[in-house]
Amino acid sequence: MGSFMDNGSGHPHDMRSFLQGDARVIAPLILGAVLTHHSDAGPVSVRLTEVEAYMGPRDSEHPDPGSHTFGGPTARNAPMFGPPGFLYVYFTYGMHYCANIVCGPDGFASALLLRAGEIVEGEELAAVRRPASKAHKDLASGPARLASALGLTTADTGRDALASPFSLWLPTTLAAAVASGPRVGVAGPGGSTEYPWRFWIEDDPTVSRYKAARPRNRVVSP
DNA sequence: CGCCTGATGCCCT
DNA sequence: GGGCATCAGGCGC
Repeated sequence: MGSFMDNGSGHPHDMRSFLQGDARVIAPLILGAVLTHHSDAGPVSVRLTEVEAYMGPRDSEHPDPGSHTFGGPTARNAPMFGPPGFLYVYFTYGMHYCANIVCGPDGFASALLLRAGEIVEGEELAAVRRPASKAHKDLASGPARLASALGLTTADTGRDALASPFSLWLPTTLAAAVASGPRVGVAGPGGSTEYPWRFWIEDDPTVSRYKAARPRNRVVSP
């Protein structure tokens, strides 16, 4: 009964060990965890309801064609190759940030993309950061929405999610029903059913709606 | 509700 | 230069 980490209580040391495992195993266990960011404007906390696992690069034991690390280390993805518990935040589509928590042992590039959650603290501040959101459940119902609500940018990449101004608390009980399926928006084989590495709490209203990767090859008539 | 599109800049080949 | 681990708004049913 109760916590699946009996003596852990989310203490940073134990959390680091917990995150050192296989991201695909950690993913369903971390659902329900609460990530907090204390900014100058105040704290915002999100209860995680949806994550995606991303595994190692081409040469690793678990190659992942959908991962930013597939082509090997670069300046951008460097935090993914570091120790667990740190943030990997990237900028995409010219306007959005998305945040991951690095998993696996130091040197193995895996991470959990934080895809959705429920704001459980600092709702007012989250709403200021997300003016387009019209409903509580949509404040962090998507990876860029979640990063925005928490005030995360690339300035936070490589920072420790288990130390001030951040904190991460595991759920005291496992999520009742966890579903899994293909990852959202991942083109190519990495987005296929061969990689069912998206995990979410079933029937949670804050989970983002599934969208397959949209073909981006623009058809230009000659 | 579902489908479609434009926005907009960094990354990597 | 092509593509992107997205979002919001518009239109149609």
